Amino acid sequence: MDRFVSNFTLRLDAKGRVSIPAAYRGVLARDGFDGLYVYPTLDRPALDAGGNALLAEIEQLIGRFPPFSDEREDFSAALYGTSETLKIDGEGRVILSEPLKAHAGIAETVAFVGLGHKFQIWEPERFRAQLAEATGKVRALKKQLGSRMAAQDPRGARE
Amino acid sequence: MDRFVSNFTLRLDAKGRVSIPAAYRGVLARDGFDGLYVYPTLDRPALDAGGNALLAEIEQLIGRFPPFSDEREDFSAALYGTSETLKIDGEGRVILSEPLKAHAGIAETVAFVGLGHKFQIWEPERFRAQLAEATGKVRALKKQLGSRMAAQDPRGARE
DNA sequence: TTGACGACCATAATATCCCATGATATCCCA
DNA sequence: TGGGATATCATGGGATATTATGGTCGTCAA
Repeated sequence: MDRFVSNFTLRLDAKGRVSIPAAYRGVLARDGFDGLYVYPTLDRPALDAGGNALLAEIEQLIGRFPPFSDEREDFSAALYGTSETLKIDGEGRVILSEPLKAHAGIAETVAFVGLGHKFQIWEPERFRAQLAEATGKVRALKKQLGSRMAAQDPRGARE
Repeated sequence: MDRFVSNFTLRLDAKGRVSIPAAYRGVLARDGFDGLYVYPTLDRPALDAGGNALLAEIEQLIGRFPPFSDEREDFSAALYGTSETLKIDGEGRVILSEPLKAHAGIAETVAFVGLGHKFQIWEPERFRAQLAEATGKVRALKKQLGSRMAAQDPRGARE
């Protein structure tokens, strides 16, 4: 598997260390990035994290805007400027900086959530709420999508 | 046969392991996916499972939305974030995680139900009920359509 | 000198591997 | 076509490897 899936809830120890789930460590190792690239998620109380795949995506997004444009500067500041590259210790753990923890409201435990090419780090309770909301939206959208596709291609309605 | 068909009811052992029906294992092997990709069915108390064919479908759904868009994050969280890739042991068994079992209400036994490119995992009793309801709907629909549909393609009533 | 941080070691819980067994299905040959 | 031999399958259990997590001991900087 070459992408981040599933979700895991882990605890920080007394020194503020958290294990990166073993499944994610495998993906990061294959990705070839040394460390963990992390920055506060835009408009959400969470953190985006990943390796080269995530960096490439960010680069592509920023590259869409002309040099020196306001948008480009803003995105660069948000995605590059606030990011950190965390070291991963011998046991596969990282230490989240205070600003990162503050942005996500993280205290004792964190939820790791796979989103394919990257993953997010949430305060577990907030994630539960967010997931419920997202699931609702997806259900609605899927229903709508299904009926639309059904007209074009009956097989699309099979779920 | 390159798709999942028929249904099987199997038991979990003391360690929570279930054998994947041999017929499905063959399909998965041909599909080339290492492990079993599983996630809670969106609008039913069941689990969707499969290999690359299923993953491709999900990827396509998520790929419709641009990176960093809210829709994409929601879909990713709801689909990738709640999915798991279960390891298949030497005897063709998997262990369903607690969240997965909880969503489907699974305890001692599970029903595997082939749906073509993927299959579902149900608590047997719930599946029976669901199937009865679905059968009723199909019958009604068929009746309504009259002999037209039956004459064209009798297989359309299956599933 | 104290306090933060990094490298290294320890351990309990859990997943994974490997071998065993009874039941059922499949094959093969008289 | 029958019926015994053989293979396959679902299931069980013990041994081993991973994982998450906790702690210790230097080291470097303020």
